[in-house]
Amino acid sequence: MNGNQDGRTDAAVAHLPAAGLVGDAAGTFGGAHKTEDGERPFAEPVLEWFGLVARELPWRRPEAGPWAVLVSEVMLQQTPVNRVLPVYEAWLARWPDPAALAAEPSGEAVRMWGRLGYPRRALRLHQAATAIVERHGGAVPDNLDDLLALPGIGTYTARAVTAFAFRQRQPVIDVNVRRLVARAIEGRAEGPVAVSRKDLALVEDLLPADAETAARASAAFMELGALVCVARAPRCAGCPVRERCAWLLAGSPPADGPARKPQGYAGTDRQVRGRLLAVLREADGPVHATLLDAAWDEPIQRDRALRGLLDDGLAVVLSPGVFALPGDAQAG
DNA sequence: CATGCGTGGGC
DNA sequence: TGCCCAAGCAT
Repeated sequence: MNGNQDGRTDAAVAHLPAAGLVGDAAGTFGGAHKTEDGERPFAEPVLEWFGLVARELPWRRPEAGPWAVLVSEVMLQQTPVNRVLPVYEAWLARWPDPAALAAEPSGEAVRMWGRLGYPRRALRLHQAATAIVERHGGAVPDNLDDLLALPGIGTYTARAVTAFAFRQRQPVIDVNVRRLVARAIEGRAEGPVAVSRKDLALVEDLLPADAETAARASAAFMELGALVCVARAPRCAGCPVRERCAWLLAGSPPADGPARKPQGYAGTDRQVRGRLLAVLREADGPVHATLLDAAWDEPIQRDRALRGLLDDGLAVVLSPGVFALPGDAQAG
């Protein structure tokens, strides 16, 4: 219950002309999403919708502490929810706090990471756990600056932890929120690539004043972007703010800017690195170079990829021609 | 600011 | 079938 659903009529919010929100000048948005008595006519319908359809995700449970939230946020960087779920559960079962993870070799984190992708995230999460033990007595810090100082934690993740773990009123902008705001508020098909200070101010203006409700609203915005205001084919019919969506009211104009650069994967060093690391991950201990050779035909690219893994600390050389995940040395 | 960095599912 | 996309970060 977030209060004041009663008595809030459509007329009470309809006086906000969506067209008036399609602006450019700084300050156009200031206060535009707050009525005189402090209500947030954008957040409220989204919160109501969230209460009805929100997915039950383990990191949203009350018993999920800051460490669990941090782990989930790092895993969710560029990786879909469904693939994260099983690894998240296994990870926290084995390492229920930062100290438990920090006590093991980083290679174990890389192995547990499995096929989530971008395995350097596992390495950085291990480094973050170590730093949390050393600098913060094993407790995940509750402020932006300390979080940002941890490896693998950037503006999104730091804000997500303060909001979702510590229930602070902080704007949280991920790709979903960026797209939602670009459409609903700015009337454009997609937002700019980088998060600007103005974006933060705009999103903060959408947040209810109460910290707990604001944290919930941040989750609700992300959920709306993930489930309804999706990139490809948005399901506007089920959107709680469709009546005031600037983009919809403008006739859903297509993206104006240049098309995004194609991602490309087949045949790249990334793919080769993935192949090689999969071999190391699935082995119990050190592996001989011949096993890695079998993972990719082209030797120049294979060597370059392997060197990259070594440089990044994702793999180590035990002896000439013998490789392993960091920490697998003792096992062999 | 552009680029590199994994992986797999959906359309 | 390819192509697009997914709760970003570091350099």
